[in-house]
Amino acid sequence: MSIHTEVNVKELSEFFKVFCDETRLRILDTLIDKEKCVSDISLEVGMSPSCVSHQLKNLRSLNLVKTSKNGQSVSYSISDEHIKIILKYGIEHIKERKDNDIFR
Amino acid sequence: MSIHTEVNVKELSEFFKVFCDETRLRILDTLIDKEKCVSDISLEVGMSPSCVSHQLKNLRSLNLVKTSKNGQSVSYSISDEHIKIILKYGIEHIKERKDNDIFR
DNA sequence: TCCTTTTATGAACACCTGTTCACATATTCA
DNA sequence: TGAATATGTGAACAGGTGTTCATAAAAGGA
Repeated sequence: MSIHTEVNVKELSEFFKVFCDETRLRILDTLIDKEKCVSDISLEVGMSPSCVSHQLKNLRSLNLVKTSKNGQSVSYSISDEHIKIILKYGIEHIKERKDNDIFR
Repeated sequence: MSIHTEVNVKELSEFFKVFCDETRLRILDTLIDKEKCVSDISLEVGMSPSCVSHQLKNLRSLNLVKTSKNGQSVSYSISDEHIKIILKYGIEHIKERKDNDIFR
């Protein structure tokens, strides 16, 4: 496997950029179980609807979340399994690092 | 699965931050097959040894790469499989998105 | 229509980060 | 020891990014 033969490196860096912000991670976290609207997410992550909307725009632009209209509100959900797997392995990496730290 | 019950969200965002820079992705790319020293990496990615060294420090601080001394030079290699898997799924996500774009 | 609720967006500001430059450190060889 | 090669590091600058604020747009109810 080699990155540059598969996809554009800039494109890949922009994809991963989405995961490096705490607010976006918290938003993804609330969406892992079920779809939610902006105001619900806003309450859960404790940030303004405006801020959440900005970040959802980022997440949507890179296909991390998808939307569906529910009357007055808009529901957001995680778009595919890749996202959940990447989050899972990120979490595992950190957990293993902590386990190893015990023996240092 | 829920992020905040598993690990600290800030810690996770800092881990993913490493993947969102083109230079670091290129460095990881050159290290996927085999370990290399700073000057070799520097030539491959086309950046100064100083810049590469700075970024390797980032990668090392979050346990993405490990080092081993070879006389005068220092060899770097990818520390574990998590990193390769995360890269793999990132690449797949982008590839699938492109495939879907064809039908729009 | 008018008001309310929900979501989206542009501008501005503060903060963070990557690169460069200069220099320091370390190791090998003559 | 002295020179050369390899790597590490601190400071500073430029560029990018997230949040806030004000405001707009869209949809439903009275």
